[in-house]
Amino acid sequence: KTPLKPAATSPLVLTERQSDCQPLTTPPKPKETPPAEPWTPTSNLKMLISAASPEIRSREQRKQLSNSSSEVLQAKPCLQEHLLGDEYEKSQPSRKEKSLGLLCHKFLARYPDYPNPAQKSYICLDEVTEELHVERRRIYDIVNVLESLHMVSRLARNRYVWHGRQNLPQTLQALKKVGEENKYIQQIQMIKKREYEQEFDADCERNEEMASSFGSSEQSEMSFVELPGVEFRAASVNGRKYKSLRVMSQKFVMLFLVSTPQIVSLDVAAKILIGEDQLEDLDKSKFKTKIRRLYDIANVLSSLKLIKKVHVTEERGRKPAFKWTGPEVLPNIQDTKLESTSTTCSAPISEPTPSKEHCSKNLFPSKGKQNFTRHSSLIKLVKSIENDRRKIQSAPTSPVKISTSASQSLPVFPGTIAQLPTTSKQQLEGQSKTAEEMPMKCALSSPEAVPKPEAPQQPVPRQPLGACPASHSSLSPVILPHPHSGVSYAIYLHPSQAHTVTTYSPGFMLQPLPCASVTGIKSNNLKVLNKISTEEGDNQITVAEPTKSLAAEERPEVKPETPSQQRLKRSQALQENNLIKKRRCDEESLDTSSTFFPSGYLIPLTHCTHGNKADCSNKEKAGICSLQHPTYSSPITGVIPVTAPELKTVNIPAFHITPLNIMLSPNSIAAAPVLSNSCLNSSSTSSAPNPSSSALNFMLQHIGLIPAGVQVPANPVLQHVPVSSQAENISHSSGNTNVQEGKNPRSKIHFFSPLNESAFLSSLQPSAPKEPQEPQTATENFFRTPGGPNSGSSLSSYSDGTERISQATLCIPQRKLEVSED
DNA sequence: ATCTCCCGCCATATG
DNA sequence: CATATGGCGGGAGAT
Repeated sequence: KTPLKPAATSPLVLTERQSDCQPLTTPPKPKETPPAEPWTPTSNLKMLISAASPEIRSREQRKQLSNSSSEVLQAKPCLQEHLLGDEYEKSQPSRKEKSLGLLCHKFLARYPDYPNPAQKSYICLDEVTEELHVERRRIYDIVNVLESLHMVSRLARNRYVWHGRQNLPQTLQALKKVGEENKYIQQIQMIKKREYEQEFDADCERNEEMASSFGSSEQSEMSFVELPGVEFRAASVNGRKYKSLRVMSQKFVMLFLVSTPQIVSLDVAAKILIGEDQLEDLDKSKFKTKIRRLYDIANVLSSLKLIKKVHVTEERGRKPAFKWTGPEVLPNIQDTKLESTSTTCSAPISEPTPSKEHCSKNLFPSKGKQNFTRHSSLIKLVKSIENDRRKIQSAPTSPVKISTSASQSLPVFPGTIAQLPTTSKQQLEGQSKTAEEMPMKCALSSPEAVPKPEAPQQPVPRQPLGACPASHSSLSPVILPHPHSGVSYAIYLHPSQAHTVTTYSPGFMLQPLPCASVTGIKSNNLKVLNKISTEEGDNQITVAEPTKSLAAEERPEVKPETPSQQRLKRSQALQENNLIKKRRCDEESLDTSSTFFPSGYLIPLTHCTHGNKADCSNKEKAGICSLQHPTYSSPITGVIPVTAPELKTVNIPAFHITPLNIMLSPNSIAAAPVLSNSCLNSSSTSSAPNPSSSALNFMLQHIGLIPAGVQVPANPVLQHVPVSSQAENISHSSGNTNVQEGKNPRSKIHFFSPLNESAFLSSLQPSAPKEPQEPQTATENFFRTPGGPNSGSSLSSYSDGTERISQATLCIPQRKLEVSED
């Protein structure tokens, strides 16, 4: 079955090997003979051959080798002296020699990192498989991840174009952006939190609460991020298809790009990638599979030197993780107009839109029919919304773009005009099951591209629709201008989401969209301090994450506690209050130049799946909904981004919301409080039609008035959700980076990583027993940077090998991490 | 025993 | 229909 032409190749290989290796006299006899195995001759052959190939051993790092030399290809100790022994048939081709990582090295060695743009280099899979002596299947693994990074793109069967690292910067940037939008940080926190809880509670409780929990499917699941200029889809070829490995790869990378210590443990990544996972269904097998895939991806990323393996040790023990070693990604770029290549995913539209960002496409696994249906409904929804606000344009079948120019009503941003995202959609089917629906998003960046109707600022070229492929018509795009960055994003939501809105939106409030996981979370919390030790090679880095609990008072002060102490506290905390919030401020957020805007697309989602719905609705009425699952929501994002000076007040025209104070200012981050009543009231009173409510939420979130994931009910009933910022205690301890020593005398550095948590959410909880505790203070604390001097910078890094992290923005609970490299 | 992850069956997509 | 792709998970080597 396997089409191989080993026979012909083998000789070549041998020669190759000899030449490389050195004057070897011993001919590798291993060829086919030794293996007693009954396997197919070809396979054996291949194996042997591969083993023989020169570079193979090079890779074997044993530790030191690995990182040091960039290409070690030549260094191969031809250790095969023992070939003679021959009987050790297989000894040679040890499993490692056949590793994907090694194979990938070989693959990469064939092409230049930065090929001449002028001339494309093509990759023929047949050749590659032949030359590298591998099964085709393996090449696909490699190519798929390379594709996810836009290092290659597929042209046709068997043919790919090699781009090398040319696009890497843009790709990473785009991925980072999407990662931020997906709120991976929060998700990570959530997962960690959960784990933490489980550990301790072991027996106490747990379990069942989740029954009610929603399965929140949350995030946008399968979308592939594309780069505009790169790889247009050669017509037929690309279509859609499964791209799960590609998508996984991208998401995996996103995790690194958004997390602060750029270290991601495998299990956390797997959980997030599973997305739906939360169900607690100990879906072991699924998890295992995911892990396997992650290893595959990690192997190639490692070959690319984008990541390296490390171990993170927490109280439970150490677990495998990977650390980003690739280039730092700049938050955003103001790079101006790029070549306006249209990404056009396929759209017939001629408009050369300069979209430079990324475009995510959705792969719809499900059948087309549904899409259609949804599609239409979606459109309606969109239109209505659109009407509410300004309409820019929409085509019946095509995605509609909506952009609001805030200009009139939102005077807010001084230099720039703020635009608010206007639309949100959700999907019709509540029943959506699993992955079927995935929202698709397409982001367009390039300011120019932003269509702004009124925006006086710049004449906007026409709308970028062209950028999105017709195929995506089912999606409705939303364009969000990002004030600071100047980048606008178009987000396409999958119709399915739209539905939800329609149906449920009326009453809803806070929904944690991203809930990726959490189902039955209790509101307990954690006080957490986990420690993780990192040992990096020789160095160890520890990160301490301060934790914060609502009961601030209780907390003693600062100082790192021993784990045992921490636990005690934790238990106390639990009892006293269930809520502990952790909050994380995004580093960038503080940064004046902060780039992002909370992504809106997640917001509107409400995923109450079937059974859940009922619960949800009820709860909602109660106003509880959000409360129960505070954890899910991801607080932070919404708040962060805008720097104070820039914004003072915002009016949201459509809703008639009166001017609000924006809480963004770092110092005064009373976001939550602000939001709280006044905002709600005004909005509600003003009358927002349901459809609008979702839009409203969307807007607010984007604007930063409310945390992403939180929705403000249009419905007055819920209005009074008390929001108190309990940011209080946030940063107790923290702050300083210490260097400790771990087992290794080497240097350890402590840094804090934000655990972000749902401080906000918690604050929102209505029933929260606690009174708002001095919000002011709280807020201040929030933003206060413990690090003092350091604080300004977020995590800086690594050039010298040391990592310094300042928490600039964070006031977050921290954990200690220990990372060790192998 | 756990961590890695190779191998290749077999469902799908593509041509 | 023949292939090209690539999901997936068993199970074995590495530790």
